[in-house]
Order: sequence, then C-alpha cells, then structure tokens
Amino acid sequence: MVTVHDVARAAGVSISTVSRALTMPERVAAPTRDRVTAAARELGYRPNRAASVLRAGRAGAIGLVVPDLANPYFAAIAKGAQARARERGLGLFVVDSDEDPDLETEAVAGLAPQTDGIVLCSPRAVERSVEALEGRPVVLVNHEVDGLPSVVADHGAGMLRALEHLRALGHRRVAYVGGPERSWSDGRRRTGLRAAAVRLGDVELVELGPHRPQVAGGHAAADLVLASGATAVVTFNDLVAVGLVERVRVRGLDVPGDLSVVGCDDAYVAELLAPPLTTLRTDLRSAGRAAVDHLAARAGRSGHDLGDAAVVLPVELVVRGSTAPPRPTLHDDPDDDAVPTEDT
Amino acid sequence: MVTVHDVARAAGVSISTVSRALTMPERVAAPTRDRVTAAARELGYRPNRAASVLRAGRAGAIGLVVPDLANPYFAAIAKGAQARARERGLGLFVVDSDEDPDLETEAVAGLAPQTDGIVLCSPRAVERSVEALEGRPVVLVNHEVDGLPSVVADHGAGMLRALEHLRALGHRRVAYVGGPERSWSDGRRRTGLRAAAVRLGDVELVELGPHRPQVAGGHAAADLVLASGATAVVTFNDLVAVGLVERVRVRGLDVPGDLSVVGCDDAYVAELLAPPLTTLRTDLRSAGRAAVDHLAARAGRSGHDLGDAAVVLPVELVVRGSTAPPRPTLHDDPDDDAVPTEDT
DNA sequence: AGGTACGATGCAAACGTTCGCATCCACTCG
DNA sequence: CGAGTGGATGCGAACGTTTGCATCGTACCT
Repeated sequence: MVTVHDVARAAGVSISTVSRALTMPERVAAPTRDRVTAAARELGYRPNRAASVLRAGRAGAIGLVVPDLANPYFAAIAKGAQARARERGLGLFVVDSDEDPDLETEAVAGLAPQTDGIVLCSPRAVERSVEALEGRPVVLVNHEVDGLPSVVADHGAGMLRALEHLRALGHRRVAYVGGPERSWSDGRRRTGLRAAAVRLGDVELVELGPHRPQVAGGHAAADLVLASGATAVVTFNDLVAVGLVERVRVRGLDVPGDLSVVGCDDAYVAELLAPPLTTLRTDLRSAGRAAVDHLAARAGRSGHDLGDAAVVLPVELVVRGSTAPPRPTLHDDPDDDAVPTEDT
Repeated sequence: MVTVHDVARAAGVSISTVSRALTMPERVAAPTRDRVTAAARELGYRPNRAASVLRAGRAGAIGLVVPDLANPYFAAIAKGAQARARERGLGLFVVDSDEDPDLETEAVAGLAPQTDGIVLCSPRAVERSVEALEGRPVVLVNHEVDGLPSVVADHGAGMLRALEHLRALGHRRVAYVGGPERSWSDGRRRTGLRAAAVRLGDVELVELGPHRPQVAGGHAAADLVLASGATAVVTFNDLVAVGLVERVRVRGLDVPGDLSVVGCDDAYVAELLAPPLTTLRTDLRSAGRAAVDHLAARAGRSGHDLGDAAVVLPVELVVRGSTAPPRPTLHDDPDDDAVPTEDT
C-alpha cells in the first residue's frame, strides 16, 4: 500500500506538504504542488479513507435510507444520489429499510457515526429516526418536518395541473384514489386536490381510500370509483392506476372512453400500457442529486443555519392516452352535457 | 462521542479488555464480558468504524458495482445484497457505473481500498476492473471468468425450459432476439438455445440481433421475426418483448395468436401487460444474497482456496398469456400442419 | 540596511481502535 | 511446598492521515 510517506519521499517534501497539496491545493506553492501531484499519480497513491476519517472527522461518505430499493421510485432517487455523491468524491452507503420503521431507525443509528450526513427517503418513523442520528446532518426526501431540510415534489401544483387538464377535457366530477393512510405524499396530494377543486370552482372531488399502493389497490378501488359517478380519476400512483384500468375493463367499460385515468410518478410501466397512462412526473434522479447537494452544502456550513430550507421540485403532467373527454351523458346535469368549448 | 475508554472506565477494566470483549468474546472471562457489554449498551457505545478499519485492516463494508441502479434487474440484486450485508453487520457501498466501462473500473479502484470485497454485477470491463481491485476479494454476478467466484443464472436450463414449452405447444420454428453484442448473458442464452434445439431435435432456431435491450430493440426486431417464419420468439429480456408485441400489433397481428412470445427476467412489467408475458425468472434478490455470502466466506478464508466456485441459480419458466399453440397454417410444411398432439 | 510580515513548509501530536507481548494470578502437579 | 502452566487482563505501539504550531526564507517597508 502506497502512503503519504512514499509520495513525500518521491516528491522530496514532507508528508504534511503532500497532505496539503492534495486536500488544500491553494495552501501549497504551485511548483511543489505539481511535483506532489505528479508523484502521487506516478505511484498510484490513493488516500486511506479510514485514516482521513479518523483524523479529520469527516467520513467522506453519506448514507441513503430508502424503504424499498426494488421500487423503481426509490431506485431512481438512489441513482441520482449515487451519481452526485460520486461527482463530489463521496461514498454512498445504501440501506433498504424494507418499509420497517424499526429497521429504518436502526439503519440511521448505524449509519450516523460513519457518514457526514444522511438522506432519508419517505421515512416511516421520522421522529425516532431523526433522534437516532444525534445531530448529524440529514435531508428528508418526500417528507417535510419543521426545522429539517427537505426535497419534495410540488404535489400541490401537480394536482392542480391534473385537475385543470381533466376540467379542460370536460370532466366535472373527479375521484381520487388515495394511498396508504400514513403516507405524507398522500396527504399532500389530497390537500392539493382539494385546493385545486376550490380554485377551479366547478369541479367536484370524490375522495376514496386509503388503498394499498399496488395493483391490488387499484382493483379494490375500481368499483368504488365507478359507483361514485366520477368520469375521471386520479390515483395515488401508477400501479394503482394499472389495477384500476384492469378492473374497469373487466366490468366491460373502456379507458379512457368511460373513465379517464391519471396516475402519479410516471413509473416505468406508465408508457408501456395500453392505453399509455397520463401521469404526473417528477424527476426523481434530480431529487436524489438535490438531496446530496443540500447535504454537502449543509456539511460545509457550521450546522443548522440553513434550517428548514426545502427544495421543491416541479411536477409535470405527462398527457398520454388514458385521458379523454367524458362520454356525453343524457340523464346527467344538463349544464355539463355538452363537450366543453371553454379552455381555462 | 463515547469511546472504548468510556466503556472501560464504566466497566472498571482496560480498553484492551473492552475491545476483546466485543470482538472476540471467547477470549474474555464471562463475568467481565457481561460487565463490559452491559456498560457498552448503557452508554450507547458504537465502535468507530474508521478506527477499526485503520488498525485492523478489515473495512466492515463491501462494495456493490452495478451498471444501472434504476434498472429493476439490478435494483433487485442490490436489494438482496443490501439485506444480507445488513444481516452480517456489513455496510454496503453502492456505485452505479452508468454502463460506462471506465467509470466501472474507476469505481472498483476507488472502492477496493475501503472495502473487504466487491460484488461486481454484469461487468462491462471485467479484465480492467479485476485488475483495478488489486487482489481484493471479488464476486462476479451474471458473468463468469476463469478463476473467479461468481453467481450466475442457469441460462442453459432456462432456455431449454422455454424451448420445451414452445415445442409442447407445437412450435417448430423459434426465433431468438439477441441483446447487446458484448453481453455475457446474451452469449449464454444463445449457446443454451442452440444446445436445447439440438437436444429437442425437431425445433429450428433463428438467431437475430444484436439488438438494444430496450423497448426500441423490440420494435426493431419485430419485422425480422415475422419475416423469419418463426411462430414463436424468445427475447433477450422483457422490455424487448414489450416492444416486439407492440410492433407486431401495429402490423395487425395478434400475440399469442400469430406469434408466441417468451421474455427473460420476469421484469416488473411482465405481468402487467396484456397479454401478461410468459418469461424466465431468476430470483435476483437471492443472487445478491448469494454474492454477499460468497464474499464473506471468501474473506474469512486465507484467500483464493475457494477459487472459481460458481453459484448457479435456478431459472424458472413463468407461463402467462403470451404463449399459445401456433395458428394452423395451410401453405407451410405439411408435417407441421396439425395442432400438435404429442407432448414433450 | 534592519525590522517586520507573510507565505511556504516541516514537525509532531492526535484521532479510536486492535493486537503482540508482558504481567499477574490461581491452580496443579511433582 | 515450590515450580510450572495457562488463562485473563493490562500496556503500549501502530495503523495513515490531518492540522496547529514552529520555523525558515524572502520580500517589502521604512
């Protein structure tokens, strides 16, 4: 193993100079610096991370805690976070909490001492986990807690956009198929939809759920949606939308003919379905990147002076084949009968 | 931060005893050990990983290098590896090489010094990467190299199973839509299919490709498949199958009526499609687990006495709606005309 | 020309752990 | 009863890096 000593000898300087030349180049005279870097490259020197950590206190690595790595949603965040961490020369410890609050807290506790900070995605036990990290910097993704930095999608804007789209198509009664009861994003989406409905004025909202955020949840919700009289539906995520569409078809009805469907997340499947799914997309990779940036910036500062700054990522409506004007009905409210001519 | 010294003071022993009590319990008298562990728990002591690494040489962490974390295939492997690493008390560094051979080698080089071993998935530059890890233990996943331990799927058996299935349905001419040229698994699948065709005797194989392992690759391959006269097709992976089905439909033909399709990997989408996709499944999480186990076992041993042991994981044929008997043809080889009555 | 100031570099301590070796004690055996 | 034995524990060095402080030389100012 080649150490600072070897490089120092090769460059004809002391180990302090080697260390400085590599970690704070501006504090070393240019010619010396060049000799050192040349020697280091020549010998293939790689600083021993353990030693730096031990001495300097910074770990050169950050932690990422996600509920389920196999879920493409979190995999995308992980990919973004990993890419940015690499760009910044940081290692990335990944832990999958398997949706288990205890495991999550345990993971945070284990990660905290050996990292410079933690990215905590969609936490299942925020309070306990935040406590477990004993003051270490943290960034929440897809969750907000007062006083903690976070990266979130602009669910409110997304829901408004979805509702505007449906209203423009002529829908006046829209259902929402909610996700898990304790889900933070479900809460945000509900409030976002309510606000949007109030703002648009003439769209009625039917809230359903909670439902499991899986295909099965969509199956379960479909009949409720149909019975509700809604002509369009927004679902908690794309999988629910998939299940919903399947069940609606089984009932002999058509999507988007009899029911327009808007999913959430723009999951992998969304564009592969027939019809391809209209959905709300957030750039999850950039969410991962933003979280790492946020963390790095925070680690640079003394501590909590940035406080609860929240990065809000835009949400984009991706219009595909699963939304269309409602079928004109004869027995309904005569006001809403005609195909709409007024756009926003 | 609570250190061995604190624990030692609390337990009334020396720091050496604390260290021993926690890392080699059998070398410490039971009552002492109990006092130490009690004190450690009481104070919430967590050994400083950096310090142990520095002194003891073992990192307490392993590295995982994958070409694309957002690909559910690798995400599943990562999940399995992570779970097992956690069970064994190891940290897991994850690096996404973004399909870039240089980045992969770089990642391995960076990871090697700070880990106890590396799991290298579907390497894009094996030789260089193996060289970069300078003797550090490694386990290859989804790849084989003489003299290196690996975890691979039994592609041969899988292909045989797929071909048997298609033959039992009555297919006698089967196409294979290959993946990327340099893909190891593509090679294994091709040789597996050839062997299976020889073994079954009366099935003709049409090899196509290379094609991109994406939906677009399926689009590109579809017309070739139809022109080949094959009544069934096996694709490099499920995404290719998706594209293939789409294009076949555009051509006005039906799946599985006019063409039976077998995918590979049992990706997330496979069961969501209409028709759901018949595909070959490997338990990728257990692949991740096996790789970590293999690594841990190897790290325990002196070095390379286990050598090139390869863990071969079973491949299972999941029969869904995309395969069916071929449509009886009038203008074809009269021998193959009738719906088959002979199974196996 | 002498004093000052500052930039560049070297020296050495410290980070928290592990482990070879030394020490100590109790027990056993001759 | 004394020497030998071995198990349990303590001592202290070492791992490779970072960094506060000291030192040295040079350049600038008066």
